Amino acid sequence: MKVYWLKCSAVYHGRGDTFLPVADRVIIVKQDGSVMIHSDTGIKPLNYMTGTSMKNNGMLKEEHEDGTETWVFDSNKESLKIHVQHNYGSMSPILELEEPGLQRDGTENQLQEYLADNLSALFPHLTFAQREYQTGAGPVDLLAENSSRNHVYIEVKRVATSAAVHQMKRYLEDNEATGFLVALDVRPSARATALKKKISWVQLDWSDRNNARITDQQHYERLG
Amino acid sequence: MKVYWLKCSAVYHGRGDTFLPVADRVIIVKQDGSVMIHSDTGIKPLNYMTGTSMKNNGMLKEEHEDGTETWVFDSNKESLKIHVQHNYGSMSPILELEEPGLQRDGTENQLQEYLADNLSALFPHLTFAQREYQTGAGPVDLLAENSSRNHVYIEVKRVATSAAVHQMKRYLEDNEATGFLVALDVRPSARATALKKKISWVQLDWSDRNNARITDQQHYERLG
DNA sequence: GGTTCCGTTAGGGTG
DNA sequence: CACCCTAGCGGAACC
Repeated sequence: MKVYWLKCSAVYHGRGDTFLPVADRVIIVKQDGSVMIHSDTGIKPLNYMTGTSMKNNGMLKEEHEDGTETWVFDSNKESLKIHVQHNYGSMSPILELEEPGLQRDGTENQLQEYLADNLSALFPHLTFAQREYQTGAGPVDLLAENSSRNHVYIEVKRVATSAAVHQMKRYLEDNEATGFLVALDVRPSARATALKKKISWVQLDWSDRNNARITDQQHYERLG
Repeated sequence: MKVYWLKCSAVYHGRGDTFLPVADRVIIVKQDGSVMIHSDTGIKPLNYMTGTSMKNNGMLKEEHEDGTETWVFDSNKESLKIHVQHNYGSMSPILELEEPGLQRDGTENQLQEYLADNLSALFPHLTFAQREYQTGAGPVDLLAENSSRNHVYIEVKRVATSAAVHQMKRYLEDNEATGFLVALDVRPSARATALKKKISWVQLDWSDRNNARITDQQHYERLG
């Protein structure tokens, strides 16, 4: 990895077209060819280019008569040109230990697994049937059966917004199944839309990963 | 801004819960308090925290008996702890010139403007009426009139996915208006959903910003 | 403050 | 390789 402190401008063409006027910035070039131009605020880089599809896995330097340089990063479909007005300095960190990667906890996928394994504990009248069940309008996360052996669709979200309610509504259309949303956070907009569309929902506290608890719910049809 | 080269591990709690095992990494702390932990691949940081809602606009150092340190970043709702095993060095770039910001070209907003100004050139039977027209299910990007003076809704996207088709479908429900999607890229899933829902769409080439051309389209009702 | 929506979304998984 | 969806999405605009 290489970290530069520069006064520069930049032009990008590819997925979009952008121009960045002259200012002081920090540029990072990674081992895989990724380039990022950072200002002093925010998480996202002002300009960047993914390294995976890079042509030369590095930059091409063009020197100009006035002493400035243009650093060119090129791939098949993208190009980023950094015009360097002044190079204040740089740093060359060597990251030797192999990156083990980020371990996430409490993802939607893990919540799906937990619910599949513990469905009857949370909802005594329901029995888990399968994951990723194909409805006429796309795959719903969980399929369960109620005590009358009827299909019950369960759509799982970490955060449920109104879009999730619309999605559930589509699953339930043209079908005799019932169903509901399960989420760790059912946003107010989702609750409002659910009321309008009569879509049931359940909100869980899952801070204890071994024992989810229902903290709030609204049902518009009997579950049993 | 400060750039550190560290051997470290990290724990984050807040919007999610994550753990990052020990390895060599580069940490950036910005003027606004933003923190990022970068490995040697990819654009996105492994771990990060937005600076805007930070408590002390900076880190809190805890020193341990074995000589290592824990750097703590805290806000009301989030916390990031970096356990520093070794500090290889750092860099302190000073970004004096005020950041003018990125200038984008060919955004969805610009495409909306272009279509508003050139609607009849692309669609001779249509007349532009207004932008951001309020339908019963939310605001549609453009409102036009056909030769019979009937409402025609136009939803503009840079990239249209199936979600955009569903959105359009909701606009057209409970209403006598017709309408269609316009996008620079109509994804296959959008085309499939549009066929099922009978939602018309138009795909444009807009590489020449002064002259958009229709490259593909599918209409499920007469436009005139 | 919450919500909505765009973005060069990035990145992972799957076919 | 293309397409799909999730994400601690980030960030901006609007209310």
